[in-house]
Amino acid sequence: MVKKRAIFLDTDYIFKNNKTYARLLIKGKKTMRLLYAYDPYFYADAIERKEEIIKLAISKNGEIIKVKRVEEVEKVLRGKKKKLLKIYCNKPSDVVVLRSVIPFKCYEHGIHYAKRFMMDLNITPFAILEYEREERIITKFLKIEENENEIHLKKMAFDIETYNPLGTPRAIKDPAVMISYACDSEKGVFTYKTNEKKFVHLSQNEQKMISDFCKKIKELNPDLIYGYNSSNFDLPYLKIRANTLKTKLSIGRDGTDFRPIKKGMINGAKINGRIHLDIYPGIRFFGFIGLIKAQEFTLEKIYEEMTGKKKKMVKRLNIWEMWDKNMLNELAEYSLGDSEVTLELGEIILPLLIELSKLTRMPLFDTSLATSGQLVESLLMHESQPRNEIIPSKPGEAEIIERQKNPIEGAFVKLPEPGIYDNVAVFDFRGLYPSIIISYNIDPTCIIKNNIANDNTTTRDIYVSPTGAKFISEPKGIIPNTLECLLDIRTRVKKELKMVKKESSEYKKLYAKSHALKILANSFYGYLGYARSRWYNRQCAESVTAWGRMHIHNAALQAEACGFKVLYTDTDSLFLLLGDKKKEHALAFLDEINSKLPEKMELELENFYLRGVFVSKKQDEKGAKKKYAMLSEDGNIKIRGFELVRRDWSKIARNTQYRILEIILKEGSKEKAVSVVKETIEKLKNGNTSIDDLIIYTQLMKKPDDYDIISPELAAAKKAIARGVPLEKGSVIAYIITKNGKTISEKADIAEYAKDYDADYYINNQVLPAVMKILKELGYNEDDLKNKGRQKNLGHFFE
DNA sequence: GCCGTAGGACTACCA
DNA sequence: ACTGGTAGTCCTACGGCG
Repeated sequence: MVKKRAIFLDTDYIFKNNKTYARLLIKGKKTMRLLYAYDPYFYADAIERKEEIIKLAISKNGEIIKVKRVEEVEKVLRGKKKKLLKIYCNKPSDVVVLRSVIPFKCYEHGIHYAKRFMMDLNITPFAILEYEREERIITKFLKIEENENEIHLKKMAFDIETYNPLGTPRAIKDPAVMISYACDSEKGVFTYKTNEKKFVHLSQNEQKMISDFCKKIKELNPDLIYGYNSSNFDLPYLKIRANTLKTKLSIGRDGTDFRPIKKGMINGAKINGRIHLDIYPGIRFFGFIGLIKAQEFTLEKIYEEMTGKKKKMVKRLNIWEMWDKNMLNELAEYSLGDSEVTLELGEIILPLLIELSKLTRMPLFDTSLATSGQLVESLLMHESQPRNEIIPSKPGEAEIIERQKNPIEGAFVKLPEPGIYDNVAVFDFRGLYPSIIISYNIDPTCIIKNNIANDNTTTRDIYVSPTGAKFISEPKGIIPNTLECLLDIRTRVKKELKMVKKESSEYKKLYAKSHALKILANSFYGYLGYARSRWYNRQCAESVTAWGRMHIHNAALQAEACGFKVLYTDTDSLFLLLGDKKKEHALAFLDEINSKLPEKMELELENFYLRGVFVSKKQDEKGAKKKYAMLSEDGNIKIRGFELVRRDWSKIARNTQYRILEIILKEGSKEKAVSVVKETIEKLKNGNTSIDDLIIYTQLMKKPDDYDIISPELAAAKKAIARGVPLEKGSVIAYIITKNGKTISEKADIAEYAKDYDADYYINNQVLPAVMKILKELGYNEDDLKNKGRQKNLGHFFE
């Protein structure tokens, strides 16, 4: 028996010798998998029926399923203490079966075994474990502690190229032609046609290429394998090729291939004994929460967006041609580039994923596939343990539908008056919803019903929300409490961040941690109102937004009382016209308002702006909400909502709109603005506009066949699909409106195939709509623009 | 059958 | 598959007209 130390990476379970074992992936001197015997269990409100339940045995598919043992325990159920029966089972799948035959209220039956194990032993991803073991079995944990040190993992990225004469490669017929890999110590490409590049390993044939690649993985023995959409493409493709060629895709530490994992809508692939990190779902997640903004989610575009560097491009459709025409050196270089870029991107997002993983207590592999709802849920489930609270169950489908039918009233947006304004001060509430949740102890267990709190204390300190819901101030609920912890840690991390050098790895880690904390904190409100949430609560979610509306409203009233004109407000931000007042007055107003706010809430100065533009809506004269452009004192322009920030508008329209806004904000010259528009229209008419400037990007949010109506992007996508391009749900369609066809949809075709463009469309439906409303604010009066009928006529205005 | 329009399907944005 | 609030485009069904 020896005492050992190792870093915990991941866990699943196996059932053998009639026992359930947690199977831990750990990294000590070597990376390996060890077992630890741990019984699955659930709770039932059946303390009086203990004797019956202990004898429970049912037959399923010829197998007798029994209760292993029971225990009486005291837990906290919805804020109240409660005695429950803890029912241990032989294997995880027994939990579901036994629970379904017990005619009493059951709890915590829908929790994955691995999660259960990690929660109960308080094991955090990357924790340092100290244990004793016999053979492969851990007999005792001596110490489990969180790991604040840097984590050293052996990493590798890979990518494959396939032969695709028809566009979409068909795994059964079309061979893989190259497999590239990159790690910090070496990189290379496997292929089977003569190649002069030094980094190329020449295999005899495709089958050998696959097995040579597997050998390389075994030799490098990485802990972590990066891919880009590898769960959906590279790995399944290689597996089919391997099957077809009668070889094995042996990439796991145990020589197996991978297991497809479905986590909600997201697909993953689990490789035994390693962490397979497909960075594509992570990139989509960051796109979704607004962390990165990209026109398309291709490896090339994302690389450019995230590093500012260009990647060497080869058109996907030409790979087979390069192979046939023996342009093999170029192809190998391109292939290697993909792996190198994947490695680089992986290294950029890994620190954030690691911090999210440590905070939410979810293994890295799961974290890479998680939605924000799952992140918050994992954290709250873990936090339930030290509080001894029963974890609420997930809602059933009927309940989910009921919740979705009944949306919660959200934030308030003030109608702005269109115009051009000078000297604007913008304020916003720092973390409005999190600070409200903490300040008013908003939590399902803290609601007071009929003036009686959950723990039967009389109601002394209570917070009454604008909806009428009441919350007791003490004790703190799990949601406000956890949130407060996150924000406190973030404050500390931000302090530490100032003490370390910007280039250091410590800085990178702290920065990622602060970022992870922010992402998590901002997801709590959404989780409260999320229909599939375990902690969903209508009253809580409604109260958060109601208090939000109240606070922004009060701030606006106070600003007016101080003599400012309120230009605009949206959710948590406040735009004030300084008028004849000075900056100091605005700052004095800020101090005054903050002195009256609850401790955790704070209004902050976002910035002072020299000038701002608000425009009217297209359909009527009212101001457009969520659409403005502001010029700050340092010359930066902040733009929200305008077509120019939307990828579903062409670059020509977006650039023209930007130039007009810039002219208004910086110079105010009406003539110059008009000349810019004229120039653009002229160029379009003469056919001098580059095709790149005409691309419109739109994502398909549904499967191509699931649509009710045919939109331009769908029409373009269908044309491309017919040509064999693999476009599906989630694909971003890059299309152009050509001259070919009657309706706009008929004219739409994906950019790569478009031979010409419809100048009229780009003038009348892109450039003019984008600039007209702004020009109106530059002094073109209503009559110039009105009564001229359809937009077609507006074009003449510029002739 | 053609034309014009209201309503709705749809996406991407803001916070 | 975290929330709601919002603008805007384009499609489609529908009604009027002849």
